[in-house]
Amino acid sequence: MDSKPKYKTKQREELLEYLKTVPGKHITVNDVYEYFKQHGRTIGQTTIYRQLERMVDEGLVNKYIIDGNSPACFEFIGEHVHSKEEVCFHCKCEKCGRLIHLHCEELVEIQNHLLQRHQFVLNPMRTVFYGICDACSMKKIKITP
Amino acid sequence: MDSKPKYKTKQREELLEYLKTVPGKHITVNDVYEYFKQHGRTIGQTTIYRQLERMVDEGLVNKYIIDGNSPACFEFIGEHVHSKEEVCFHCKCEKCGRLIHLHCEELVEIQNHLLQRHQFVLNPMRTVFYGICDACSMKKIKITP
DNA sequence: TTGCGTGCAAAGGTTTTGCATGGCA
DNA sequence: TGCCATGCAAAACCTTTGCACGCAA
Repeated sequence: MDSKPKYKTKQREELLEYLKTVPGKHITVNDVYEYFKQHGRTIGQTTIYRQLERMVDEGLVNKYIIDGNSPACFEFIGEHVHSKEEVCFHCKCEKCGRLIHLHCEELVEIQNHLLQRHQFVLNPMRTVFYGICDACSMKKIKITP
Repeated sequence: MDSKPKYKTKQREELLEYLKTVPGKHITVNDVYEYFKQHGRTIGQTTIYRQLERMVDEGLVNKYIIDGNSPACFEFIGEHVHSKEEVCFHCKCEKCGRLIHLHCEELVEIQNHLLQRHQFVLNPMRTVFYGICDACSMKKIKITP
């Protein structure tokens, strides 16, 4: 998937170390930047962008694009989710931003359908279902400010 | 959904007239802008943004956000069908970047499944399936450059 | 006449790029 | 030593906003 040699830099190590403390949590480039800034360590924004993008290619990190105007969200996956059986789907609520993890057998049928009918190999790690979660649906019924 | 009075301006009429010639097709704000420019008629980009956004509210136009960095896509729906089934799904190839449009009835089942089993209201406009398209899958078998 | 619509310019914010420097192997 | 990685500044990019003018009702 990649032919470039990979260096093990201090910035990358520190970034990974931080990411491991927030697995499954959504963070932006700015979140990372501010975190290190407030801990007396400055890492250039450009570096964060490039490293995170590299980790996405490596499958260590998921990248979610919530909205065209808001910054992209990154999520450290961790080592445990690398088996096919443990693959989970994500639902992201457009209202409250809540991320829902689905370990649903039935949703695996989507992969099969896309593959057999449309010759498309779905990547569940990268795919996010956007919509409105149950909590926000009920809120909407009550009050509309 | 909206209480403001609606004016029938020349720009809006011309924009609608153009949109009617490309129903179901994906166009960007810049596409519209360039189209009128090349036809000797200039409509301000701001106006196009505002009118298209208004038409989204009115249900005349769909707005798709494929990728955070690429411009938003707009799609004229037309008067004839306002049913939810007309909304199309998108598959984005991670290799070649190709965008595939799916008007697939079976995929609508995903919406029903998510709603009934997970109380999640799927928004097909924002949801993009990421993966590898058929062309790139075959390329991968042949050569890996 | 009223006030929404228009469009230019400028700002806003996120991401990318150029380039010189620094650091890993 | 040879590259890759870094990081600053600046550019690129899409989109929104401010404001004066125009135009529909």
